[in-house]
Amino acid sequence: MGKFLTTREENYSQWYNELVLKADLAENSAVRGCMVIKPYGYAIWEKMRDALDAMFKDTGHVNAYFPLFIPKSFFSKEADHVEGFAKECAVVTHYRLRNKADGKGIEVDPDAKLEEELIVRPTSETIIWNTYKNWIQSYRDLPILINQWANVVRWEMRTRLFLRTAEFLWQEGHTAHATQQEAIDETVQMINVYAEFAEKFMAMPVIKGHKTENERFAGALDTYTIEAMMQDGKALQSGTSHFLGQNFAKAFDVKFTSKEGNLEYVWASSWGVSTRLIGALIMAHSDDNGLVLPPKLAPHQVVIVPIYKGNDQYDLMREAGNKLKTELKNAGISVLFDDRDTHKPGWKFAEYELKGFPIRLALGARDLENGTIELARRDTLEKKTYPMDNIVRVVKDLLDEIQNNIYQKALNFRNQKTYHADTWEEFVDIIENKGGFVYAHWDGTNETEDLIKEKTKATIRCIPVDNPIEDGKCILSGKPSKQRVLFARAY
RNA sequence: CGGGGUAUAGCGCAGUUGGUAGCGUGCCACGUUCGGGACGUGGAGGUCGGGCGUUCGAGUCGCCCUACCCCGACCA
Repeated sequence: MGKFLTTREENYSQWYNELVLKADLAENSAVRGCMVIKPYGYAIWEKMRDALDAMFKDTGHVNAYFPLFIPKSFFSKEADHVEGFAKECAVVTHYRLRNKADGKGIEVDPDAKLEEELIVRPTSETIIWNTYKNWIQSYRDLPILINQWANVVRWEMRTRLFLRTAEFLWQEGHTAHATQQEAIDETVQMINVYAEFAEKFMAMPVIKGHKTENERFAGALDTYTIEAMMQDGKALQSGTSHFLGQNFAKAFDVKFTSKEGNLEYVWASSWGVSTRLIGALIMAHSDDNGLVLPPKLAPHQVVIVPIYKGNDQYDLMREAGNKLKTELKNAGISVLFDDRDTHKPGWKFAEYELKGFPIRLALGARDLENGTIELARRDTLEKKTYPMDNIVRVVKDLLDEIQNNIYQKALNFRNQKTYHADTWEEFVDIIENKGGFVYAHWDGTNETEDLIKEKTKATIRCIPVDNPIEDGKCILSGKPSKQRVLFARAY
């Protein structure tokens, strides 16, 4: 087998960068920090989007769309929120260009200065709550359960394809409720939806938990997160759900009359996942031969590659291949039949392996004679010949098996790289030398958290939900602690 | 924004003391091939990132830009 990729062991981060490019998922664009998502990468996003969208609808949400631009003044209304995003906002200041006086190119027309500058949304809480103000008068107007699929811009200093780009695609849910409990329930419900999506569709185990005050969303009272472990042992925050309390309602003066006739502020939640999930998907499962995609998110679950000599055989294979494709399709399996005569079978084998197609079927003259077909599964790279008459059943079962297998593999990996540390020396040794997740006691202060980060680059990924209560001492300060929190270096 | 690096064919790179640009791969044509990225023959493809300077002559030397990459501070 030819070697096209840097191996994970050689240089994990280079492996990732090369894989994204070579698997044709995305590339850097002419715009600093912004990526072009190529058709194959976008197809994965569409699968994610469709699955998530269905889950949102099932939990009573509807889609809507709010503007890309946000008046600057909206941003100053919620203090923590401003502070969190101010440093990475793109700002529109003018609305017109003109030809330069010397005729060489164009320039911003200084006469076309906007009266109020516009922020390109880094997230939409402000514009949405400004809008909700007009929609909400009574408890009868609640709850509002809206999601939007959109792009957002955060002017990052250092970017990496999918993991951190200046512009990215995501969904953001914004809900309004009459009671605190309802808003909290919503927040919890949505982090559960994300966890279920990660585990069932992405085949990626995640740890659900609360963010610490330091890591919390700007403007939230409580942030829930799902944290996944990548194959280099680092954590990747894969989705967040925020209980916003009445912060935005107060900032935008959104009140409603309750059943009892009292005027009250509305309770809020917001929650989102982004194209970063594609980065997570890649780093959770792929290997040194290329992508490994879970069948539930692979743009095509099966590829059929015909093998033939001469036109007569080509015609036979096309006929047989199309028939097989139809049978698989009728069984609900997504299939690509690559009958291009412009590429050799060997080339196609390598290509689809690199692109992570879960199952490859190779159909040749020998098979037609014997009534067989060769099947190769991507996750284990095993090849086996099956009788043709039962192949749809075999493929269907195998797709389920692959989905389970890669989940199990990721889970085993995470378990193997998850540690408990009781002393500072132990903690540092694990973070520095082993990598992975470390459960350790923490005294609950921002100062200690910052100090640990400074010393080890490890951060508190979350305080897991259903965390066992256990008396202990903070690994750094030695102060008493009631529970362990999850530490790791993170993306 | 600091520190380091790179810029030459679509992509990856070489280019010696300064003498007018080459390799691999990919691309096109034809033929032989086709069960793990085939082979042969022929062919196309370059304002050497931009500007100014030194020189008879600059991919090569000097200065100034610009873009990108890597390492830090910030982050989904």
